[in-house]
Amino acid sequence: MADIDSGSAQAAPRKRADALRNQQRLLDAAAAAFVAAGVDAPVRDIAARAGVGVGTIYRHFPTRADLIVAVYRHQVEACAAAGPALLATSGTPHAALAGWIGLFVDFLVTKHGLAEALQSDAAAFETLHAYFLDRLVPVCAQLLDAAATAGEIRSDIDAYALLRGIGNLCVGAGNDPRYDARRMVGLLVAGLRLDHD
Amino acid sequence: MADIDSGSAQAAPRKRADALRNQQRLLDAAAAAFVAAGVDAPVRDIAARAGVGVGTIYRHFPTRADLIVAVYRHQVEACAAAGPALLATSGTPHAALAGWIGLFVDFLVTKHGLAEALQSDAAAFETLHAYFLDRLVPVCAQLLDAAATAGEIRSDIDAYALLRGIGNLCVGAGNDPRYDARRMVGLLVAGLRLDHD
DNA sequence: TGAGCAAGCGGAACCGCGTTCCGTTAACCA
DNA sequence: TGGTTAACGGAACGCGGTTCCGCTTGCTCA
Repeated sequence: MADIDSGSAQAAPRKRADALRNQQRLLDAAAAAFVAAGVDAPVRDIAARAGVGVGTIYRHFPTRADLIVAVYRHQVEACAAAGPALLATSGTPHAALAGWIGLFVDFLVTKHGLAEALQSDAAAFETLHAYFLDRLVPVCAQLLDAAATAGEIRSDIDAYALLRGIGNLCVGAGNDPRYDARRMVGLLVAGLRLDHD
Repeated sequence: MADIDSGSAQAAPRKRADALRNQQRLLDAAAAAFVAAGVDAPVRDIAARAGVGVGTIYRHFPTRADLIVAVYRHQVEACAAAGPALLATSGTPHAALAGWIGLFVDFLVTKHGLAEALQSDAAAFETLHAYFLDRLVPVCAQLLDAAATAGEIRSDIDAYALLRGIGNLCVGAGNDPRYDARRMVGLLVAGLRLDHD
C-alpha cells in the first residue's frame, strides 16, 4: 500500500535519482512561487527558483495544471476526507455542509489565482478541473444528499454547479478589502435552505 | 443637450473627420469581435476588422477597458435606468430587485469574457471596473434599501459586494452546460431574504 | 485654390511569456 | 570502467500587447 516505486510498478523501470530530486525541487519552488506570485507565476521564475531549466518543468509537469495539482494534492485530499468526518461529528447535516464549504472556501481564497484557474476554460487547465471535480463533487454530493434527506435544504441542488458557484464567488477574493467571499458564500448557502423556520 | 462637439466643448478644437470615422469603425469592429471571440479578442483582429492599424486603436482607446466601456455603454446605461423603473412598476421592492438582477445577469452572461474582465485586477481594467461600479452600485443600493425598508431582505447587504458576487457567479457561464449562472444567482438572492415565510 | 501644418495613421519593432526542440551531460548498469 | 540513454538546460520560436516614428492627409488661411 505504501511503496509505489519499488514494489508494484515494475513497468516503470525506476526513475533516476537526479530526476526525483529535481521533481521535488520543482514542487518546493512552485509552492513558493505560488505563494509569492499566485498560481500563474511565470514558468521561468519557477525554474529559476528550483535551479533547473524550463525544459525540466515541462518534462515533469507537461501542463501548468499538472504542477498545480501536484502542489495542492495533499490539501485537496484533506478537504475531501473532511467531508465524511464532518458529517459524522456535526450536529446536523446542514452544519456539516456549512463547515465543509467553509474549509473549501478557506483553501481557495488563500491560494492566489487558484479560483480563477479553476474556472478557466483553457485546455491547459482541463486536468486541474477534472481533478478537483473527481475528488470534491462526490463529497459535496454526499453532504447535500444528507442535508436534503434531513429536510434542511432543497433537494434540487446539483453538487457540481454548487461547487462551481462557490469557486466563482472566491475569484478575486483577497485583492479587494470591500469584497468578502466568505460572506457571499454564506448567503449562497443560506439560499439553499428550505423556507420554514 | 444633444450636440456635444459643436456647442459646449470649445476647448477641444473639433476632431478630424477621418478620426471620427475610424472611431466609429473601431466601435463596430470591436462589437463584432467581442461577439465572435469574447472581450479579449486580439487587438490585431479588431484592427483588421476595422481596416485600421493597431496604433489607431491605442490612440482612440488607450486601454482595452476604454474600448469595452465604449462598446457597452448604451447597455449599461439602460441597465442603470431600469432600476428606478422597475421599482416604480413592480409589485414589491424585492420583485424589482430580483428583476433588475436578472437584467444584469442576462447582460453579463451574453458577453463572453466580460464577467472575467470585470473581476480582473489587472491595471488595464481599472477603468472598466470603475465605470460599472459608478453606474450600477448606486442603483443596486437603492433597490436593496427599498427592499430592506420593506422588511423583505436583510439590511446588512453591501451593494458593491453583492454586485461583485453576482458578477463572479457569471464567470464562465455559457461555456459549461452543467453550470447555470442564473440559477446560482437565484440562490444567492434567496439567501438575502429574511427567514420568515 | 493651393500651400503649410499638425492631427492622425499604419505597421514595424520590441517585450514578456508559454512552449518546443535538440545538442550536451551524467546517472546507471553490466 | 565504458556504453547507453534518461534527463537536462536553455536557445529559439510563436503569439499577443504595447510603443514609436516616419508618412499621409484633412483642415485652415491667405
